Amino acid sequence: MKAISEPRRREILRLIWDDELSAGQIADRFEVTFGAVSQHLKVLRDAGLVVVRKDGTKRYYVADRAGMGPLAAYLESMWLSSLDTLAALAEQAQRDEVRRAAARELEEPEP
Amino acid sequence: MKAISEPRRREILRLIWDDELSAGQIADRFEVTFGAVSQHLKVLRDAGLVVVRKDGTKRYYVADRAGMGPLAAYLESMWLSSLDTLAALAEQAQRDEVRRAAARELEEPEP
DNA sequence: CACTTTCTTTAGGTGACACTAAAATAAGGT
DNA sequence: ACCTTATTTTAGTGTCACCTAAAGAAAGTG
Repeated sequence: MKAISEPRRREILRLIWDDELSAGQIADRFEVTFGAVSQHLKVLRDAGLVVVRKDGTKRYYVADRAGMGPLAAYLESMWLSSLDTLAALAEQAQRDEVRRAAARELEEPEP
Repeated sequence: MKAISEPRRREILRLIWDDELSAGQIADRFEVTFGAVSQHLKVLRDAGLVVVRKDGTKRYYVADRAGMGPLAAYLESMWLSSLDTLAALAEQAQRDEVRRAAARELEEPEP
């Protein structure tokens, strides 16, 4: 849980959600040092959220969906009695947002 | 999201998930100062995750499920393409845990 | 073997943040 | 008005973790 509380690590995870990338390719996408990204990858590794494939000097990372099972279980148990509720909340929030946007459109003059 | 990354705030939220409690009652459940809890409550308030009801000098807090809609939407968009996937992951993790527990039962002698 | 590439690790700086203690605010009772 | 209760807010402190920079490992190439 601590592993995913860091925004940068969530970005990294999303980046390697579908396709694997080498550590260098991941680091290139960010404006921080290679070492910093490597540290984040270590955290994700220790948390079991990514899997690594060695190929020569390169290490290819990809998100480990199976490893996220415990995390999902945690989110479910800690947060909501049912994930259906969560989905409903998400949908309602989206509807509310659309409604608020429409209201703003009517009230405010052109900026 | 930052609001719920703090373990203590998650505990507080769970505490007032179903029933409302006064700030004092909440603080009594923890070993930290009243002020510290009050600060956490402020964060939760600013994040729109709780609602407050004033009664005399007391303030009763309860989790605001509607206010968690945006959070749910965020989790959904950032994390998984579908919450069904998350539910499936949670279930599989639970099955795996049961299986591992059974394996340990067979392998290890009595402690 | 030297050299390069790729990545990890270590040491140190800095900022964020949870906590304590104490002062300030708010509401009620006497 | 004063005092008590309940809570918030402020000021200060310590810890933790992200970051940079540099050094250290691991694997391939000439």
